[in-house]
Amino acid sequence: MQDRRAGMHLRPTTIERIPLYLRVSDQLFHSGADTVSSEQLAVLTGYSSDTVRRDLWDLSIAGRRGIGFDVAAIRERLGDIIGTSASWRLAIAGVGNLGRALSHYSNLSRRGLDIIALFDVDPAKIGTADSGVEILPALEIAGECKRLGVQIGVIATPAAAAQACANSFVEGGVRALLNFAPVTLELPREVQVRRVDVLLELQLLAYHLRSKAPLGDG
Amino acid sequence: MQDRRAGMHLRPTTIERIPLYLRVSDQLFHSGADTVSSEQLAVLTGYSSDTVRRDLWDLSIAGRRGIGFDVAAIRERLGDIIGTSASWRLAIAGVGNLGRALSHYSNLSRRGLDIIALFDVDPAKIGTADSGVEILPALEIAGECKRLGVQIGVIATPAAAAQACANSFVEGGVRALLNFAPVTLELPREVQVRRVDVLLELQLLAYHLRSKAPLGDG
DNA sequence: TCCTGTGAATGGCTTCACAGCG
DNA sequence: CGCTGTGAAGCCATTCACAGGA
Repeated sequence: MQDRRAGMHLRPTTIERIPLYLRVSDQLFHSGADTVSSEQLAVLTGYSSDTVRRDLWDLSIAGRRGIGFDVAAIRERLGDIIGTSASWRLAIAGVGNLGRALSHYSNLSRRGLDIIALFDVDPAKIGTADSGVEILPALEIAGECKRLGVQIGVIATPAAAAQACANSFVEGGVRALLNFAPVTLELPREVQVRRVDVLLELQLLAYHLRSKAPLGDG
Repeated sequence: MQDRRAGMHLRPTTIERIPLYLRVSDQLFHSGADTVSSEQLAVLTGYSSDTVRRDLWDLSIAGRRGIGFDVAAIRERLGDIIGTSASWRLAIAGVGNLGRALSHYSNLSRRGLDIIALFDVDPAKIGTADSGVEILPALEIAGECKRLGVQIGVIATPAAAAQACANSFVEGGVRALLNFAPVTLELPREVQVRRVDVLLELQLLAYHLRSKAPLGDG
């Protein structure tokens, strides 16, 4: 048996799957389920039941043979790991349609993700508020992030402004960025970046359509 | 040497990287570069130069020793593979802030991704137009997609409506979906689905912040 | 010397397969 | 029996390392 204590090693692939496990076990919990089998979790997540069992084992979540896993136990353990009870301070740069969509996304605060600052370059927007959060000048990103203790920065600007925003966030002490702009950001290694790139996703779908459709089935 | 002809086998991981290779070689092309080394591509994409060389080889893109790869050749080959010269017909379900952000995203049409239909359930929106595309009733998704030959469906609805929309798209002959709703869709295996899930991404960032910050550096 | 081309080695994730227990 | 727990096998992607041509 491997080390299953707090400082244990988790495989990167397992880590990537944790948030989805958490979501589905939340849904199961709210639908009143007490236990769940690895096979059910496999269906709900799209992973294989082998992978689910291996992951939960690595996450120190024990099941009961013949029964399954305890839904509440999964929820609690994964919530601890992700830190849903903690509150994370987010800022969004760029209050276009995308930035607005994010700032209105009520699921965020329910998950301990609080948007506490919005930034834009447009003088007409600066000073107004969106979802109760005032829009500040983009030039003040670094200073305001430092002052407010922003932990996660969201880049929802046009591509041309993304790198500058990212730099300002980093200067302001932000060490995690979610980047919606279609550019590869160059950042210090200690800064976490995740990319959400719609164009890339659509091109991949197009590729698969084109390569599979002529074959009949896949 | 392996088979490098049209029907060749590409590794899934290579396929996932193609759109980004295409983007950076486009940028290089427009900045006037004639050739590019695998090391430069590595910096621009975030992959290793070994991986870049292996990928381009697998994609039948030859370089010249001591010089590098021909930017125009990469562009042309990858454009052929992705099908950028072809025109793809997209429809978006859900004209909230997110749907609007997508419909205004001018990069799409430049890449051969044309939004030809918008759907919503809100009677106040139906009949109006956004970015020159009329908003149709969500109930008509299947029929209109069939009529218009929609190839890629984008789900930008609230979570509760996502599965029904997906079903309608599939009924309308759409075989590729981009899902922004925080739910796992259950669909026939021949339908391609890609998920864009902001909540999952943010939770992963939070996890990494929490697990790395206390350690000092990573 | 520079950078590609490419077998071989490495490392890790997933799947197999089945033992083990309620 | 049902479903977990888990070594071992198999597979696949990446990295190493260096030969080879401009």
